[in-house]
Amino acid sequence: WRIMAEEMDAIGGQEMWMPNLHPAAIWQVTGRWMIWNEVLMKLKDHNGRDYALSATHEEVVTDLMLREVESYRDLPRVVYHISRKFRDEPRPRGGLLRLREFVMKDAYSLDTSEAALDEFYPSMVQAYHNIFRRCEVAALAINADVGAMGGKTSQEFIVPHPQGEDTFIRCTNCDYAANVEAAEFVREGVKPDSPAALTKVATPNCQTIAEVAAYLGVPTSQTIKAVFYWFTPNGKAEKEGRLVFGLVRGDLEVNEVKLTNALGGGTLRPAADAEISAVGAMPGYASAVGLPVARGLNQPGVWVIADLSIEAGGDFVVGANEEGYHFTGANYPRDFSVSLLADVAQADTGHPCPRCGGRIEARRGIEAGHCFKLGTRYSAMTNATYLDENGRPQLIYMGSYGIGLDRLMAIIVELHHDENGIVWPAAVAPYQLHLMHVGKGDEPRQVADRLYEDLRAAGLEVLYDDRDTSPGVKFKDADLIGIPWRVAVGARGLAEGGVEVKRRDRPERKVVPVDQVKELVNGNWL
RNA sequence: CGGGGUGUAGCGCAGCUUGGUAGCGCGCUUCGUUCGGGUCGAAGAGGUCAUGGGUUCGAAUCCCUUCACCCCGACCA
Repeated sequence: WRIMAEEMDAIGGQEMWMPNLHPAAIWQVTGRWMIWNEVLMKLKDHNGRDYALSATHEEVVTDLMLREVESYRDLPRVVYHISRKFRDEPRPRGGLLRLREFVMKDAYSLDTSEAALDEFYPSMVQAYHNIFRRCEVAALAINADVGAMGGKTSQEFIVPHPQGEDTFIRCTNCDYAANVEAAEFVREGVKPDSPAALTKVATPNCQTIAEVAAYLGVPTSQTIKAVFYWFTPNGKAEKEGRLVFGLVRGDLEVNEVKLTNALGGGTLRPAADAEISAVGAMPGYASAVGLPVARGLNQPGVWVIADLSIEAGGDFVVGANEEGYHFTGANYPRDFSVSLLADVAQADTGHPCPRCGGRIEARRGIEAGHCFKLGTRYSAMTNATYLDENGRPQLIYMGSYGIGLDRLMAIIVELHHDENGIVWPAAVAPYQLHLMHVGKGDEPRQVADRLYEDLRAAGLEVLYDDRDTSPGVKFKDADLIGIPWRVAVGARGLAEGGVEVKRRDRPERKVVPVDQVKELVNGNWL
């Protein structure tokens, strides 16, 4: 896609071809052969050696820098390509929005230091803004979770759309915006001046937060919700994992991605009742009160990860780990301890903005592109170094940047259409001009044939509908396809000394002389 | 992984409840007609009813198997 290439070249990008068939070894050294186990399309050759189809190309670039980058004189570098990616998505959907095989423009930057990467990174983000602007796609750059890419920070380019798969947060007052998986927010609530005593109360048949709160007549924000997961760290087998006891204030929800990040990365699945009981907690009436809580993630005991919200408020209602009973008046840290206090709750509409205190709102959007500041995530694992001015080896700093082309095309169509079909923005239209002849007689056909040759000779991209069918059919099809300019050659126009021209995005038509058609595309209309 | 749905002509669907050997719209072919916003008419072509098995005199239809595709959900105690 020309726009992509121009913007990448403008910031020093070098286009190159990268393989789509990857030996397992390059994925094993970065640890992602296991981490991306569910995502990689794996296959074997006739000798039984493992390969994966390209799901992304950090590994290829990492391998490349191991071989090619020797000294600081070889840096910085930016390489990019447009190629196919294969991912075993659990559920492809939305037409072109989520595919198992898709086309991506991905770029990778290599720098000598964190400072150098920090300096380069904004130019890539700017290039992405340029790309989306030129495609007439209103994309927002928001802070996002780095996910399975690893690294430090990332900017996600998201296009607000009701059918989007992602939820993001934006402040209604300032310009704060972030993916829900990265969004921070202020926990409202105050601790009581004189905390009540811990008291056990009967709460028959109250297994959910809503039931308990209603039964005791307190707001859900005065309860603490307990959730259980089985956590498997990256690179470990599931049986080597352990139970995670999550705590969040009753009016909030746990965000699993935040929780996974707080634990250092891995996978979560809901815990089975037997696994919960094994640590002494009672499903339905569980809390950290009275449990042998680990004092830290490397200490013995039960892992209890609590959201910051348990400090915003007090005299909470919590489970008593006994069927049919809860405690009231529970306060942290007086009545229970936790292994880790972290931001693991999901931000939602109405919460206060972390930056200005205004209200934030949750909205849906489609992820159109993503920039990752990877840092030394890959170079450290593979010991990819260069020699600095003093002859000492230093780790290479990496960044990775991607835009899905199929998805971008779907977004463009989603944003630029009317009841009759697509309305392509000129910069991304498959053709510049849609030519057709209409009506009876040989003359329109002959004029159109000639015009087609002229326009092509003038270097224009022309789609010529030379079918011998009725005008209505041709007009409908032209609207559906949505080429920016339509040129109809017919008896009516010829009688007025020209051909009829119409822009797809405007209702007016106009007859212009045949020899002026080629100037339309760049010229003024009306 | 759990739940639900759908597989019948190139495409979209009806028929299935109440078994009797398949139909509609669009598209396609031919002829005529029309000719600047999906013209009209006539005549045609085209289907192992996803698959395998069972019940029956007889199965698209009832029962079971397998496969494929689509949708929803995935545990907040």
